[in-house]
Amino acid sequence: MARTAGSDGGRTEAAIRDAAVQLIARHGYEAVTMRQLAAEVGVQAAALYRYFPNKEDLLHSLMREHMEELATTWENARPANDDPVARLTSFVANHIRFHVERRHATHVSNMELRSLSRDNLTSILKLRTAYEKELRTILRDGADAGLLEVDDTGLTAMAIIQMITGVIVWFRPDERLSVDEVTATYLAMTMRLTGAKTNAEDRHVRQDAELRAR
Amino acid sequence: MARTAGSDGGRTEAAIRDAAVQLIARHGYEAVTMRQLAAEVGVQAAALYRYFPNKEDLLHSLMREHMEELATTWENARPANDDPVARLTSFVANHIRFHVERRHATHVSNMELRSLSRDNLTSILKLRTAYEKELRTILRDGADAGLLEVDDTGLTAMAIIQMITGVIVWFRPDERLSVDEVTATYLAMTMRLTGAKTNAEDRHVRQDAELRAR
DNA sequence: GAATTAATTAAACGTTCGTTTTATTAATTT
DNA sequence: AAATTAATAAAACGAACGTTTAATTAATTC
Repeated sequence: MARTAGSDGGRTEAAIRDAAVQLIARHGYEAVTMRQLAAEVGVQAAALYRYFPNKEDLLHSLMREHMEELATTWENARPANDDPVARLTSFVANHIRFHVERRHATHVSNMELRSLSRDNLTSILKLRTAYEKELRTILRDGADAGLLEVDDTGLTAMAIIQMITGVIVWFRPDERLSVDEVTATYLAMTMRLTGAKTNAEDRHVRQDAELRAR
Repeated sequence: MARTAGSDGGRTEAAIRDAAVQLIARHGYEAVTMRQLAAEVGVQAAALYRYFPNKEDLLHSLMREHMEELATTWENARPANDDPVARLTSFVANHIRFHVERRHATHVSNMELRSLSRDNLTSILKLRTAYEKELRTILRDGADAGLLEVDDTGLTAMAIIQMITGVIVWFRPDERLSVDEVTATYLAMTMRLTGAKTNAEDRHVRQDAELRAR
């Protein structure tokens, strides 16, 4: 046999990407074989090489797609106003939603970096660094404006990212909590962690100052 | 050739464990071959099978050792007094120190769980869950005593653990910050995140209350 | 110092891996 | 309807994998 009836390159490639993300997330890149992936797609292994030159390029392509989607999603979610606390809120909420909705792809992008060769690794890390810089900028702006208490911008950014990305480790939809509830709790923790002056607290701080001024 | 001069079972096993942790942390369990590991130790691949029945049992043994050391270290570091804030401080400081000192073993224990078969996985998760429960207990005790502000004990425990374990992702000794400096910053973030009433803040809160009472 | 045990090498086993080559059929274009 | 291009199957490649078996030497015990 050869070309099958109804076969379509676009659909096949999408099916390969989909199956690859699932399989690699579950078993790890090295453990997944091209034959296993092909079987999942319902095709012979050789057919995969029409879409990706080799196994590593497939992995790299999945990661690149994930990171570029993340950047795009954040660009669209970023609020127009430049209040640092509002931007921090948007960042955390967007980050959690994006990653929860892409648990498998996130696992792949975070855990399989070591399987990339130099150049492929560099290109992914570049995208990741650019994204992380967004958070550092928010934190610095907030600290400069006196709206956040941040000892060390870099450390705090890493701490927050680890914390909110970690949601995917334990979160399962259809269980006790919804994404919105989890996001609310994590937002509250982020705000306390950064000593954010919310409107309410702000009023409180001002009240205290007024009391003392008397 | 056969037995080599000066060979010693104890030393060889230790060398295997050491090399395995380094190699698996860097390349991943599936990517490391028994021949590669043997070469690193300076021995033939067959010699490894005198110490571990197979590749997976080697991995499981490394993880078990790591988790048991973690439990032991915490037992020794746990403060005698039962002030929740003091216990939280000890937990975070001990956790960061332990993991920073064992970056590679931590990577193995956290990232290679999917390579374990059912029974081996269960035994490791049991140890991990027991350890995490320590933190949940501290948080609940603190919340019950009114010393911590914790919305959700489970979520907060996971958030803190992700945050402080994440140190190993970016921390490198001999760079800008020492372990103690990093620990101090993370402790400050943890205390804010949990709304901990330290002595200083406690006094501050009492002062505010007094001011208002006038 | 002979017998035994511990530690290791060397070689081989069958299996599976990523990838390539070649042939074949479906769909599209002319 | 013939020619061309796209999508796949089938088979084969050498290399590498985890593991086993058998032989060999060092260290220890008797």
